[in-house]
Amino acid sequence: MVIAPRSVAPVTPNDIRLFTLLASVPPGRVVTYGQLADFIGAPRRARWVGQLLRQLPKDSSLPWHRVINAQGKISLPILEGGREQAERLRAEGVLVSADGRVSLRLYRWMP
DNA sequence: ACATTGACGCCCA
DNA sequence: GTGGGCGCCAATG
Repeated sequence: MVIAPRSVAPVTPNDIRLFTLLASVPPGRVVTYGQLADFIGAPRRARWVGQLLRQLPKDSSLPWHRVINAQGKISLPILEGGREQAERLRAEGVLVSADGRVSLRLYRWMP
């Protein structure tokens, strides 16, 4: 499995845990930033998860597009990849509304 | 060193 | 449903 390294800063054990967990999210399912943080034992650190995903290399093999916010919406700005995220999700059969909303009830993945 | 900025989330009004 | 306040914290200016 290819773990996308942080471009500059050192990769911490928590980084590895997060990437490993994210890599296990199956196609057609989504998880929230908060979920990822909680499951690796870093509650209330959803923001840190987003910050980590933000610096993933563009060619990362990690399913970054399966991460949405607790509101069930795509957080990534349209011009910064939000469009691509919606496309990737739809390609996996996930229904994404025009405003980037996804049904957590239908697609949320639980480890 | 200090201030601001986010791929966030929970709580409350 | 919406909006404000706070916690969180690495990156950035």
